[in-house]
Amino acid sequence: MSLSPLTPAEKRRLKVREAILAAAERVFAREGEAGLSIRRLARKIDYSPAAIYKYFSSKDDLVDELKEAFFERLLEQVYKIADTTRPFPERMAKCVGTYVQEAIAKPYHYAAAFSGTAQDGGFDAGEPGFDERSRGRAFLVLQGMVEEGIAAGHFRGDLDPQLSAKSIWASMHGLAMMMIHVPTFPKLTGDCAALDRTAFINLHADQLVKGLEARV
Amino acid sequence: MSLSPLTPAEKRRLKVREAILAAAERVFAREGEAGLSIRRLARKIDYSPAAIYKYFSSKDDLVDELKEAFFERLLEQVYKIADTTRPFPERMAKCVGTYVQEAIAKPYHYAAAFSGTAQDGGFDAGEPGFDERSRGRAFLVLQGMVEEGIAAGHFRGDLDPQLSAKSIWASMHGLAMMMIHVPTFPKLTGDCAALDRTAFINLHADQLVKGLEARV
DNA sequence: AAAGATGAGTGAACAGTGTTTACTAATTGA
DNA sequence: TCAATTAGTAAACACTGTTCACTCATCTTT
Repeated sequence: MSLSPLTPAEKRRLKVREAILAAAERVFAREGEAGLSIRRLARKIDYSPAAIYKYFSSKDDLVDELKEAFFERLLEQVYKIADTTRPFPERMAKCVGTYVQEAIAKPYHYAAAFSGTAQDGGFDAGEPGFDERSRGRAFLVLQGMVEEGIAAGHFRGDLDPQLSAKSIWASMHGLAMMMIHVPTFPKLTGDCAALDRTAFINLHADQLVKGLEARV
Repeated sequence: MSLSPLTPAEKRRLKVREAILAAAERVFAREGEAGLSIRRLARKIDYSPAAIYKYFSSKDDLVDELKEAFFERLLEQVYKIADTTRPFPERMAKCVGTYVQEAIAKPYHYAAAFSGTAQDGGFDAGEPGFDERSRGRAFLVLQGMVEEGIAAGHFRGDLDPQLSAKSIWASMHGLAMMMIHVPTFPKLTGDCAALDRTAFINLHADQLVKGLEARV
């Protein structure tokens, strides 16, 4: 034990850890989990594959850290918009739009953050686990906004904030996933072919907000 | 060349092919692509791993076939509802609900049908590729329903059917993906905790249809 | 300062993966 | 019957994540 919060040895250790994460982040962003192999990673940072296991208990563990960090960054961007003083409906639409933009900016990260299947390994363990925390927080921002919208009279009073927030969340998640996985989405044919991804995101976001609005 | 459409040899070959697909389907449904290995599959059907490559050019090729078949079955279910004589808005909501139900009934299939990333291998080849065909057809059902809704006066006349259909599709895709990947979705807390998955799907579907409705 | 404990880092192995190649054996068409 | 085709295979290639026994440097304690 030392008075300094970080001994030289600890600082060195942290540096190596960060080097691993940084290298992993670079290749993961470009090629996803498929392109990220422990051995390749080890070569890139001039360590043996076994060395990485002194810093991370498994590849999943390492990737989890990347996902967590990504989702944290995404959330930060959304928070920034949420704290704006813009008029409410526009502000909420912008939050939705930002969420989707951040998601498709790092497609592998976002998709990986929602991997793992319901029927997978038993989720008997009642504790939050994984990045369930991050996702939980993402949801709470949304629920908060719906509540604000209802209180301010923008949204219908008979709405259940929790239900509506989850429905909206599913819809924005869907747009993000669609754009990540379908290269040609939303490629429109015919007269209105000029609409690009950003425009479509805004349209979708507006539509979602409109769906909750009180019908004056 | 023979007069009979299928020579004995061809019939035998087809049988083996089907056996491979059937075995693959079984393990894929339970464990997904991760649990499906060529060697394990070969063991199950009493062939050597190399034999499988006489029937499928790669593992991806084999899995593509499973995805395609699944999506075809899903579409069939949706078509069945679409051809019903029920009143329009309810019919459309039921289509959406069925889509999501079928998706989450085979989570690995559905998620896999939407795998592959936009920034992946160049999609320079302009041809439909993959199961882009199936997905294209799924989308056309939806667009057709939106057009019907507009024509019948149920939906707002200023809607672009293509845009709206894509937006709706993204939203239903999102609910399916959410339920597939987040074990606890939509687990509601507090007073309305009794809402199960089916109920939430119906709610979401209703909401989507409502979002397009003409405001009387 | 010397000796012992801790822990960073490694080479080699285990058990698995998708895929290819050279080969045998069976079936088919002429 | 004989040649050509084709079903099927064993073995190898080049990978993968992970573990284990081991070395060697650093750090702590006597």
